[in-house]
Amino acid sequence: MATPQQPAGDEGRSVTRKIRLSREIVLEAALKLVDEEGLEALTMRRLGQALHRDPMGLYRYAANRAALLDGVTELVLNELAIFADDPDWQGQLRRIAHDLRLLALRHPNVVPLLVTRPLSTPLGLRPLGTLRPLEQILGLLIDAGFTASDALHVYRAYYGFLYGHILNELQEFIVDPDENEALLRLGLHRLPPKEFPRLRALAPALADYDGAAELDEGLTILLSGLAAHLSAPPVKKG
Amino acid sequence: MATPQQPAGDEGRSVTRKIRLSREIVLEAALKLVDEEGLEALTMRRLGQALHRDPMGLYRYAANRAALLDGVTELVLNELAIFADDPDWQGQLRRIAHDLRLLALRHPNVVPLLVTRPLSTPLGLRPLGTLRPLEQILGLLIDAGFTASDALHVYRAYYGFLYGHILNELQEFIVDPDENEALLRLGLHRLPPKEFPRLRALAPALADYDGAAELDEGLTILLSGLAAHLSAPPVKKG
DNA sequence: CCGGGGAAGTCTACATCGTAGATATTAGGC
DNA sequence: GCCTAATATCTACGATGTAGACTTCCCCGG
Repeated sequence: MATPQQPAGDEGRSVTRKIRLSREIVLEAALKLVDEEGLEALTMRRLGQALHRDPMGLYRYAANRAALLDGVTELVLNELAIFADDPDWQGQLRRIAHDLRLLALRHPNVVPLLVTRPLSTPLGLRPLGTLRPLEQILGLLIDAGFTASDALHVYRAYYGFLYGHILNELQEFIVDPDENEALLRLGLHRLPPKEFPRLRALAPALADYDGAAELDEGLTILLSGLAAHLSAPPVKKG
Repeated sequence: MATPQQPAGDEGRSVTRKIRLSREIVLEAALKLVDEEGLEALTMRRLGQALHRDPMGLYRYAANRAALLDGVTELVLNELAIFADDPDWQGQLRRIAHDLRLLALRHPNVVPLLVTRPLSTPLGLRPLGTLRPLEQILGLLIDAGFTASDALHVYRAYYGFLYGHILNELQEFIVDPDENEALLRLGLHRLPPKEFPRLRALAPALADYDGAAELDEGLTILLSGLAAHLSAPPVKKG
């Protein structure tokens, strides 16, 4: 018989033989769990159950729950491709921004991690995968002609704006897609009209938010402004 | 004897008579706990202990822990003053930005809440205190001559940038203030030099981050860009 | 072929958490 | 003074992260 022993130990523990785990398999299962059921569903026991393993065994692949969370953020950020040798730095930053935006929309439950984990880990102790974008963007900017310290300024303004936009866009989510009145779609009817007249009046505008366009406009302003304020070439040769 | 009965029930429970609690007192104690010991220290039992009350009694003032967290963010945001009738909208937005930045620096442990709670609560269900800045800034912009929908665009770009900046600044924190070599102050010596040459080289620039200046430069670019792209008066009459 | 040793896996147990529900205590109206 | 309703307290339950002991497996030198 194929798929040999598996004596109905269904709870994750007391199962005899399985394929070998690896850090990546564990992290991918963790990401899946977060995507499907939210951050708070990612517990050691639930993850063990999803992998048909004893929860304690997971500590081989992540020292503790915090490390597991770090691993998930790293896994997600690894999906972000950066071409540091692109001579068109503005175009490249634009593309990265849209990629990261889509990544965030694909994994909305991970965004709190992306934003929150770095607040409790000093730069030097972060998972390397989360620092690589920083290093590569610095390279991109320096190669494009920026001073090292100007590159850092540009990076800060750019990444700050990008994360801010993503947070903004994700928090304006629709509460009731079946409803067709804008006020109700956003749940705004609960706000006292005297105190929130403009917010309520803006319901239609809020309800059709074109995130990509809004991001792009902001980037245009920011990037051209940065290029002007600092000493940078507009677009280099091909 | 003053301070009458208090028969050494030190654990927070079994204490006889105290001044009456109120939502504000509870929230202020919660904020204190978060400021002093971090978010994870804010548990019902610890808070009850801090107030010398039975933990269960707190459910009179917050329906559950999530509501307590919402209350804390509301309390912090209430410290932010907005003068919606200022005709100099750019100046006002600048001031608000710096105020919020300082507020975040004063309560760094609350920032994850500021940024994270709205992701799990639709607009209409948020604590009113967290929506008031939005309403007021919309008012400021509309009074300054912006279309309602342009005002929303400006608000989004502005607030996104602002939150992004705050996140950025807070995550570049110093790990070892006693050390005087920049690399070590930030813990960057652990990074593999081959893979992170520019990041390591930028250690000195990273170590002296002038957050206020950086925020201000970004705002200058963003606000003037927004004023130009949309149809807005540069600065209105006094 | 054996058997010993280290790694991988399992299990039990503990402190802590949020909170439902029962119980005790208080305060105010008649 | 007593009944009632609000308020306060207690107990208990099902989770959680993770330390530490125990068991099982695999491989490698003899």
